[in-house]
Amino acid sequence: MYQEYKNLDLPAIDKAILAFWEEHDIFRRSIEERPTDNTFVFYEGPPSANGQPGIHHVMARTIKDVFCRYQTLQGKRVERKGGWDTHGLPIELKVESELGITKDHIGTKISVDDYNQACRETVMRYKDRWDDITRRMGYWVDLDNPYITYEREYMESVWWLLKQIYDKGLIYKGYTIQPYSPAAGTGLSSHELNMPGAYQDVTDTTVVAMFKVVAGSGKEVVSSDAPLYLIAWTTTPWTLPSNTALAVGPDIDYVRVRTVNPYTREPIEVVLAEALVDEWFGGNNQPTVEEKSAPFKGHELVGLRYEQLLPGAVPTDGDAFRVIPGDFVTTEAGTGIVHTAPSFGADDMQVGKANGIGSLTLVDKTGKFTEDAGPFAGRYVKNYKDEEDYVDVNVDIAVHLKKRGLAFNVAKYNHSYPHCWRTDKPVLYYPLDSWFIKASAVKERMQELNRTINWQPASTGEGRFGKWLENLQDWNLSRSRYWGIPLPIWRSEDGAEEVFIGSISELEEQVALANRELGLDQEVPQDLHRPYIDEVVLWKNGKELRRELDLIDVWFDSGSMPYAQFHYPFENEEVFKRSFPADFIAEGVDQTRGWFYTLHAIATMVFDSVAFKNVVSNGLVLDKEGKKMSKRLGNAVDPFLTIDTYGADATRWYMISNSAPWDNLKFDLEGIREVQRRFFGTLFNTYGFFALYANIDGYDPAADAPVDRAELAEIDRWVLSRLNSLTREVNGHLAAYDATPACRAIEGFVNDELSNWYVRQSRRRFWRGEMTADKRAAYQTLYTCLKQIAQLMSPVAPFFSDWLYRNLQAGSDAATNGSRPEGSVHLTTLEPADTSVIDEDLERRMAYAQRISSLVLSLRKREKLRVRQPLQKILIPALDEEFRRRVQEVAHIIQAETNIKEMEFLTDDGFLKKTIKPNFKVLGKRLGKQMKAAAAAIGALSADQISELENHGSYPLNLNGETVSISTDEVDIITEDIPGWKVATDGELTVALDVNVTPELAREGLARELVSRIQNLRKDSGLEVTDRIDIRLSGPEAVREAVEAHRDYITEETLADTLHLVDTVDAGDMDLPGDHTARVAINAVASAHR
RNA sequence: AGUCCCGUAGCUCAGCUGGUUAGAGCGCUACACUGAUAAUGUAGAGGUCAGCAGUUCAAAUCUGCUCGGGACUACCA
Repeated sequence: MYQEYKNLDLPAIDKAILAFWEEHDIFRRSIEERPTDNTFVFYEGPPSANGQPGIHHVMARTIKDVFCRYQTLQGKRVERKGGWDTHGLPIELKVESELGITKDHIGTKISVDDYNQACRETVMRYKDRWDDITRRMGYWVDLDNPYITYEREYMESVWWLLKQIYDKGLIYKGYTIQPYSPAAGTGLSSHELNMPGAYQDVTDTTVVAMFKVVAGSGKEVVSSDAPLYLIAWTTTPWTLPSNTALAVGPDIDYVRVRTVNPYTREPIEVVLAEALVDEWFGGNNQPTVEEKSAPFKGHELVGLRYEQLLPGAVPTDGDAFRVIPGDFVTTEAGTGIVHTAPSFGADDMQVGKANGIGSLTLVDKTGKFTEDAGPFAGRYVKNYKDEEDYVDVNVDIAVHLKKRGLAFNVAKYNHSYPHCWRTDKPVLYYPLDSWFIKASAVKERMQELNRTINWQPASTGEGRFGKWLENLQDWNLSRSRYWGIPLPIWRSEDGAEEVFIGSISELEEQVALANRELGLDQEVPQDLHRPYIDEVVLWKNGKELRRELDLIDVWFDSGSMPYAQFHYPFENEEVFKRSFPADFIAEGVDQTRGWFYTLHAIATMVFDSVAFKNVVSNGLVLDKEGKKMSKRLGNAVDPFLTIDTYGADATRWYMISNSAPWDNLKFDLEGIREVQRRFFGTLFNTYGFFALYANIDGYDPAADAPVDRAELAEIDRWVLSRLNSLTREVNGHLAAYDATPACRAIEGFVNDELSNWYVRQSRRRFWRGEMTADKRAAYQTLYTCLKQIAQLMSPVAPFFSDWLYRNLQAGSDAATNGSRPEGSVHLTTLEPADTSVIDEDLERRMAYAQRISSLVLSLRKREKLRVRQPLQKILIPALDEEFRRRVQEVAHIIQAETNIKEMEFLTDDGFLKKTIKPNFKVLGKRLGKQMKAAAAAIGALSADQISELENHGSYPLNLNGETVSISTDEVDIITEDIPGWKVATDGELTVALDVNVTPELAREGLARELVSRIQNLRKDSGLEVTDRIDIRLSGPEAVREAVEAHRDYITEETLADTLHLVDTVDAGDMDLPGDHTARVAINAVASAHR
């Protein structure tokens, strides 16, 4: 028996199927029943379980699941190891805030040991919730055997990878400028700077400082008889003492301006960008331009020397106080000359290094000027200590410069500046010691390898990722935190000796060595985290080595997963080899420079390989207004609630089908409801229809020999052709990692073709008569469609598809009685489309049938002729022989659908009124500029001229005095009107309807009407569709005539054993068309059954 | 600030290797159908294809700029 259901309850289906999967271990079997030598490799990007899963995770994981399931359906073995990202700042921050501590307290108020223990507990806090959503959304990933980044084995593999990179000479220690919070005494990550509220509007004292040119150091363009100054603007005057260079734009136009110093009135000349002269001259309280030189390019200034602004310490690591070129210089603000202090700006550092100018760092890590800072020594550059009487040193610097004639302008300026989220104090950009991976050295190779990766969408790979690789900076590995994988680097205090550890055994050897040499009794700690690892002292060449205290950037953790998930190379060499690189990964676009990058970088550096061949990056899930979801706004969608309410499949289907995954999704529950109703509802109905009649007929596909193809009805062959076309299309899309059009194609097939055309057309075949070949053909066809749809949709809708598949299976005795009650669609393989079944001519014919039927129905509607009223004929102009053949072959379908007796083709030329239109595509290519004139000329052709064109195959047009011949295939000739008939047109199709209702047709119409009413009576009386009845009917002459004329038809249709025309019937009046009234009563026949 | 994505009907989206009447579903209105019926059919209303400029015989489609939404990266005197 096929199970029949009252209502579609997707959440209930979820539960039932989930229980079934778990009971029969379907996930595991879907992997293990596939061969190990035909694999599809997928990497799971590890989520962090320290936060709750959100609806966007359902999105990302649906994409992953869809393609993994699809490949499984193709017969591939798709192993999917889950994973957890367990380290890093977000976790530390969370722990800190929960414990009410700051970084300073770690090691004082709380031991590092306890702190890390707290991190370890926090990180898996929501693991259960994650496991739960994973199960409920139907995401298949191995949760029992996940890789966990804090485990000893995982960490060892990370060390090994780093050592490989180190051995290639790609790891170095260096200075970089990083956001630094003096008040908190710690560097900040960009992540922290991007926290809400980090950027605040502040008013700073700004200075345009004057740098005196050393006479004779430059070219002619800057020779001057007055004192000559380069002027540069800064919003951070405290960096001025550390100035070592001025940057100019090589291609920017500069001028010399003769003027006076606004504070000392001394006559001077200053250099600045020509475009910015008006910014600094001629306004209120601004000096005036007395004379302006001809413009000259910035590169003319390069190499010019100037006097140190505030004499004092001089850099020892370069040739300072020169003008250098800088790409970043613009004329949008300031003077077009940029004050450069390499210690306090990333650009400055970079450009300073490139030009060898050296640096001064006259501020210490507490935010205080050093002793070398002359008059400002010892003062805080900002009020870091909340001193009541803090005097802004920046103001003092401005005053100091003014007095010395070195300030051109001093002003307040309002701008946004980053603040430490914890102390609320302005951030400093400060040079910090860090370990780097020299990623820039393998930039070209990474770009090369990237070009072999299939990105979906392509623009992310070429654009966002490609551009990132082009401008690749070295990778800063260091994090001065506690909860993460420690850098495996031990150094002597002077930095001369260094040991880099690549495995635990290596560390054991080194420890043994150190123990010998230093007389210690150390052991390699079981837990490789801080603080234990910090206690390990190594030895080399007579020196004690201590560990560099930094941790490894967590992104390195996740980028290591292809290897570390298997503890490669220490274990699982075989598994690793068949699992690298990945065929497929997927995450949000925000991972482009995160996980996608770290995977790529490590694979390139260590294995000279890509880490993944195909990657899908999805966009964000926004709320239905298009706003970002956030807890704060309260617009976040609860994934648990959503799935509970609408079912996982409707949610998944909605997400995938609604828009391309890389576009942002405006998540609207209404959309899920629509998917549920429109797609799942229709498919459910279609199954319900099948089950209803298949049960009545006891239809068992397994026991039924396939009906010969030649015996299939035209519509069967059509729907099978469409089914295979669909299969081909869906396969193409899913193989290309594009699920959205695949879903839409399936939807279209199910709704428009299977349900609204095939089933509607074929209904009678299911409910009438005995089990003929035709009826079997109908069952087989519908069964085949449903089963294949179950397979095609299974990657996106794993629950419903399995439900459908299993219900279909259950109707087969063979399945029920035995062999495989645990069959699942997810254990099947999808056969490729059978192209021999695809009949394009048939598909085209059926398209005509649908369009023509639609035209006839619209004519009926216009003429107010009910479909139940049979009409005699329709006329179709058919100038083209092929067209006529095609329509002829589907005439019976059109006639049945529209209740018309006959169809006639019109070929009589003289009778038809023709319209001609140019074929723009064809003609436009040939005529080009003359197209406009040609279109007008063609439109103006008379009926005779059109005939001439048709007869000769060509016709000469006069276009602006030039004669151009056009041929029949460069125009479309159609008939839009048949004089004297009711006509409807749709593109090139035209249909005319004979609206004359003869008495005979009227009788038949009445008979049909009666059948319909009696069917309703049956239904209202609660009869089974198979119950037989007796009918008693009274009515006027017209009704009696109709009944007599169509007695057999009526009794057959209504399953009536008897039909009595009587004088009176005890029933209500029944109004019939034509103002007739009848009375009808039905009684079920007690015993008879069929 | 740079890079990338998106902007088509009230809503969600197709169309975008240029071809003249810009489509679908939902929603709305009216009518019909009624042995799949919380389904279906037909018809209707609803669009400056974000804006401007350009290329072209022809632009929703190609190019540039502007505006709006979003993401990432960088923070700059």
